[in-house]
Amino acid sequence: MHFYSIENKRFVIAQNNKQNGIIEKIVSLSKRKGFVFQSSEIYGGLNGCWDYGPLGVELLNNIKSEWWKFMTYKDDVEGLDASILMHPRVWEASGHVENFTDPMIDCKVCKARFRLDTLAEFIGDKKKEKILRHFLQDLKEKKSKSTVFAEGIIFSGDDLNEKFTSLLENDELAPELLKEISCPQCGSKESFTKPKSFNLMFKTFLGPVEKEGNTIYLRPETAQGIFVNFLNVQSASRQKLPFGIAQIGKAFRNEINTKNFLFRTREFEQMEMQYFVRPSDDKKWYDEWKEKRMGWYLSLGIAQDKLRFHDHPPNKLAHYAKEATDIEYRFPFGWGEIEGIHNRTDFDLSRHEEYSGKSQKYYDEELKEKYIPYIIETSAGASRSFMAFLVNAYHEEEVNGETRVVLKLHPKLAPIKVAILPLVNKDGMPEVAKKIEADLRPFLKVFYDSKGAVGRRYRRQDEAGTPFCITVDTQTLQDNTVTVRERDSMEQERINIDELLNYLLNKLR
RNA sequence: GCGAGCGUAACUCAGUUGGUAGAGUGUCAGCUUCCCAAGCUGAAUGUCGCGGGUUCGAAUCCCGUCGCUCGCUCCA
Repeated sequence: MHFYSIENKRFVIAQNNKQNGIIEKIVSLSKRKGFVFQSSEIYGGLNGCWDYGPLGVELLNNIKSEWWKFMTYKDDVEGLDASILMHPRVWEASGHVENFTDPMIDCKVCKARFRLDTLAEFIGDKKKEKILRHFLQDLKEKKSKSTVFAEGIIFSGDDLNEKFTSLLENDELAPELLKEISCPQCGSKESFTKPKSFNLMFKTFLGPVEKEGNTIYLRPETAQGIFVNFLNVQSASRQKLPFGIAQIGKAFRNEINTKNFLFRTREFEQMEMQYFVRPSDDKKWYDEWKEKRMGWYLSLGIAQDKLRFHDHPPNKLAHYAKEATDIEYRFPFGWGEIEGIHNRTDFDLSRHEEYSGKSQKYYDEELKEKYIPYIIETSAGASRSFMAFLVNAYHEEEVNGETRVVLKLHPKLAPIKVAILPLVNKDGMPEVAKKIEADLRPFLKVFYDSKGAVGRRYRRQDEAGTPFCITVDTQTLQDNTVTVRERDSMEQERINIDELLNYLLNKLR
């Protein structure tokens, strides 16, 4: 992806523009049919927040339910639903208070933006030395109080990049040093804005008094709720390693920019499973979960050529990870992460042991030793998966010269499983259809529609992704059979009404 | 956060040099209809994203703001 020629890049952009029409169509369909609405729409909307409508919540629930069954209906994974609000020390231990902040500067001339901690990488070494000399001389002339502190850094044994980073982390020194640095993109001097910090955690206050000491955070990931409950769950469920804890829940990140419909939002839902293993077994379980998770998407109908692993190169790994990969889906706007699989090592539990003072060690009866388990994390985005399933399902087909819009959702995920349609709204057909509806409703999400031409009703169900349409016709009144129309092939089969439920349940397995 | 574009009915959009809004689709009611958005009749729906300004008069011009899209940036 990194080495396009200009021609290629233009081609890719042109392709993207064409493809983005699909996202627009899906956003439009989502609103029209009730999958997704913009949050607080009548007030002008709220940036990066979306509401799931009647069909959307069914689809989302089905995705979560399939995940839950796949992940926890087994003897080595337990479920959990932890509180969104957690003790603030959790986020100190996790590193989010410290690391979830990125001080950044903009060049006022060319509008380029740089992360303060990586700015030095854009500058040549000789240039850096020159900058530091000027900088120190300047401080001395101004008799700055920070001169001694700055000298301490500059004459330390750190490499040049580290020196820069340390100096830039200091609120007093950073503006002075920035004066010496010209913009790596356009070369302008003294063109940088003041460093601005973005902590991506939402803050709120515990209790009625809004003061600093009462600050707590909306969780930026669900994982920590699992980590801090590791020993609770382990002892309550009498699990032995290896075992996992799974959780579905909302998480919040105050993103600088939201983007691409549901893809980057400020409030989103995660489906996470943390698998606790012997440190020596980490690679084995990491590989195993990689394959299992990829298999899950395939089993629910995502096209194989739209999925890939994106392994993180070692120098790009997060502070807690030993090995990491993303499962990416090929969205119309490009490849995007829908799930992350990480070897988090013993980082999290060690930190919680350190910050809480409570031992997080596990006694392995087989090995007769105590250790902090390693953790293999599978972290899927429910909202992102939702979008991937929706995009993947969207098809436009030519049928008799007309365009048919059909969501080819896996039947397990389809919001409505069966529509029941009397061919015409008279001659005793509605009565039979109503009876079928009543019989099926306790078992399946069904939809009854008797108005207008049957063709129109079929197409409406196609747009909603309903896999089966049952139609009551004249023959029904004679031999107790109905037609069952399959969404993708549009083919029909005659089934006896008494066998309908079994027939459908079978198809939906 | 910066830059560009956009915002008119549920959806897609039109709306002339400023004179308070239309189409198609959809929706609803009815007729027709024995199987794939057919046809006929009728109906409902808009403070033109929001706020302010200019003007006798603003969907239209200006300013601000909110939202969406794209690019940059970011995504521990």
